[in-house]
Amino acid sequence: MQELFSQIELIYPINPESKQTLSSICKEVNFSKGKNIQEIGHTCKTIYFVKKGVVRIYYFKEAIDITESFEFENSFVARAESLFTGKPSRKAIQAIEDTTLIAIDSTKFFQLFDTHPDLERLFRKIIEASYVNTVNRIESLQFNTAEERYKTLLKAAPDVLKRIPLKYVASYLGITQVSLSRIRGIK
Amino acid sequence: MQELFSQIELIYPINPESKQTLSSICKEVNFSKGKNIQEIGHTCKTIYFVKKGVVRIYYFKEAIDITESFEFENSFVARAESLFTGKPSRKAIQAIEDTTLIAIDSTKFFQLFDTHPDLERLFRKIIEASYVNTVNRIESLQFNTAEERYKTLLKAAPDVLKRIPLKYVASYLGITQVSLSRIRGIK
DNA sequence: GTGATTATTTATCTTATGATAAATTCTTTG
DNA sequence: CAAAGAATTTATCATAAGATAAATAATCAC
Repeated sequence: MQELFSQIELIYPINPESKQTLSSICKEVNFSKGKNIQEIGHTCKTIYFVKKGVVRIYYFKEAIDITESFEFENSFVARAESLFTGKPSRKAIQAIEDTTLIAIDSTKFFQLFDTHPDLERLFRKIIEASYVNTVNRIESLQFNTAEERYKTLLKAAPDVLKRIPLKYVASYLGITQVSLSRIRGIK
Repeated sequence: MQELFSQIELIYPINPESKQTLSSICKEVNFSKGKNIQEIGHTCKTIYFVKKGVVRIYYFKEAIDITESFEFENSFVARAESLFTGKPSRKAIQAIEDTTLIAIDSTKFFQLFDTHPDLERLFRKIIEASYVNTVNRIESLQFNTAEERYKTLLKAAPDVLKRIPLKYVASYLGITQVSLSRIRGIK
């Protein structure tokens, strides 16, 4: 749990009693490379923290596998469109490497907010940061060319290109694998 | 203020004292069509509620005006990437019609969270909903064709196409005005 | 209401990216 | 470590959308 609490400390420090209580609704889980952590059609009731490894959220459009996002060590992952609406998700979460996660029961977590305002504050800040990320991503998808998006990613997150198969990176960037390969080929 | 409180009631009802306190940090402001409500380079310190009219958030990419989003009556607007990071925004907010807004001082609002947990809860829910919207928009920009995006918008938000000049709609969809016109032309 | 400005459409040509297929290279597993 | 399978690249062709320019339509200001 140490990794989780270190990360929380950076976002919004919570008091010892809240840490204790939070611990009680967490459990560590392992998934080997390639395995789904949460399936399509399942309603999201868990917030994960990536302790070790990488995961992706993906879905299918007309039988094509599309990666919505990646999350590396020290990040939180959940399928927002399901977690916040209570509807089944059309997306899955998959381990890209052998991955260790801390699973937080979202129902219990949200209930704690009534008695632990610092946990609600913490969560709000996590969501705010995620929201800023997605807004920036919309900007990049709106009018940047595929090549610009690739180069920006290469610069901002070289880890992605080292640890993630290119076929997943391609759909994340909104292009086909063949196009990405062509773009990489140019110098 | 009635419109604001009706909308809040739908999201997360707050107690009368919180309403009173919230009122004290709000003020109504008017902008005529075409006027900027907040300028590029300004650090966002205000959350707006649209009482009447429509606004858009926009920015420039290589001298091209790009619309990031629209907000109609009963919605909240702020430039998240500035509000949550404290950095100056590269974006502006503009009134597309003559618009009446309720301006909420974000610094004061965030301070209230320490004493009014129901206001923090309300705000969290507003952000969660906005986050879900942006995640869905990423999905549409990732692999839908321009024509699919146009038709989806036409179905989901016909108001946008009735009240917003097409040049703004085009960049919102991630295409040029000429392309949008062509797509509309096909039947 | 008329001229000026702005928005939208239409036309033509160009280009980035998609689709498909095949050739490599890399990875896994028995 | 060899064979099988998966990932990546390369090649060719097709197409959706960009760029530019010009025509038309709508809106605004006096």
